[in-house]
Amino acid sequence: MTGRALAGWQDIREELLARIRDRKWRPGDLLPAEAQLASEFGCARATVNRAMRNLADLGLIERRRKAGSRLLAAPERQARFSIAVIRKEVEARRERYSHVLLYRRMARPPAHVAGRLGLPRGRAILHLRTLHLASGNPWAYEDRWLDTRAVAGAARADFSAISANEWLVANSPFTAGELAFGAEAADNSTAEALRLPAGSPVFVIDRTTWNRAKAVTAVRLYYPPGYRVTSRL
Amino acid sequence: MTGRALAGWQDIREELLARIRDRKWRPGDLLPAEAQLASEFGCARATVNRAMRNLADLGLIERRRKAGSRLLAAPERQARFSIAVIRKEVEARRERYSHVLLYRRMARPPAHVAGRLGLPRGRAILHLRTLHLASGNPWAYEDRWLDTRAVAGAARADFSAISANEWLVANSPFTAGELAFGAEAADNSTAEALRLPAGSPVFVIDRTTWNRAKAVTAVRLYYPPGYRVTSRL
DNA sequence: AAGTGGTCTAGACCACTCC
DNA sequence: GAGTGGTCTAGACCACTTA
Repeated sequence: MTGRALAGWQDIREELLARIRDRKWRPGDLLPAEAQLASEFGCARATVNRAMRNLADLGLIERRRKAGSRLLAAPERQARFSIAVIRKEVEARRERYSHVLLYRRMARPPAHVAGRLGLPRGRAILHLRTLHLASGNPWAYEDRWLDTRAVAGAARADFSAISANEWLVANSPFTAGELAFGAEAADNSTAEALRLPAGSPVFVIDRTTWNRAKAVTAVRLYYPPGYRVTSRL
Repeated sequence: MTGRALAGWQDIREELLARIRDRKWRPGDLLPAEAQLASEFGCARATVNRAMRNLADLGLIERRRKAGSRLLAAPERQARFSIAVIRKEVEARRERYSHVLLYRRMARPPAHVAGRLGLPRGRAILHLRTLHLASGNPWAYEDRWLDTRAVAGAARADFSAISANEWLVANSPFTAGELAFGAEAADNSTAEALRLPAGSPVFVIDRTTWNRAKAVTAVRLYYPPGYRVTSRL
């Protein structure tokens, strides 16, 4: 006996994972059909389906009608990062959060921002610069472009009381977004805001979001050296 | 009429998403129970369940028995990154991949590596340094520690023919992993390998993997400025 | 043509948790 | 105690793909 009986879909999944780990099925192999596994495990096909669908969601197997379920050769494990409100990120480290709105003006965004947002040439939108602090020390420097016509209430919001980061999370649902990480040398204004020597390496997060077809905001966050984004696989 | 009838669980999900976007339900609100929505949509409860479970997976709602389903105030959208084989990453850019094994020796890892891998003090494991190239230009510099006792065949593998990165993906299933991104100034050996001025900002990826309780490998990848990791939200 | 996964249904029982 | 979501079942039909 293998221990307790296979009761739910999660038990089925564990059994399948065990067979993969133990090389009973090898990369490229075709797994048995749902119906066959269901009869082997003594459960309904829907239960096996739930377990195998989960394996497919995890990227371990590929499923196609008629062709069956195949164990992938190079299981691309995916890392998941939750994109949090900066205030919470700071408070999670047991530090006191504050922020300062350094700049707020309508302006025409540079071409690469206008292009990313899909704005017509020459449209002026809201440009914000914010410094986020942890216990009074610079935590992140934020450079944001925001189309106030795409979010109700954004033109009247007081971003010195609530950071644009947090206001948008609460008030602007979005349907799509892009996120990118990179490393750069700090330019003069970034270095000054973060109180770093000019040219220091900074961690950069670029984020753009849309609501249906309308671009909402494009933001760039600069973090000082030592900052890390972490995740479990 | 709202258009075509709601047929499958994905249509149900779209309808629910529309109501969220249109502020019919607001953050913090309690959504109707599955049974009520099922009767409204004229489908089985399981179909509504599938749609709402998906919303919960996306982090939009929180579901609790008896308490019901609540629209979250700050929907934490998650970004997913697939962790690819470096060769494929390069080839996806239509460049020619190659790699050079610069260093291969048994050695005692520094304390922070030994600690992360959970190794006893003084254990020597395999230390590898590899340069990955795209069309002959430095693409990434890899510094890896590998416990050959944790992976069958690793001691005999020829990592100058197949990179350790790729060999491990194919030959070493893992049950858990940690991933971290950061930015640093390149030290002398990294700058030299990547042909950068010393002190250039480099993008750093740290990855550690375990198979059951055994640590397999800890690797650090350095990428030159301009490299970006991107994802859809 | 036939096999496989994708999904829906109607009903059922249970676990959890709020009242 | 009662309402809610979590899950299983048995059966069914369909979509897709390969043979």
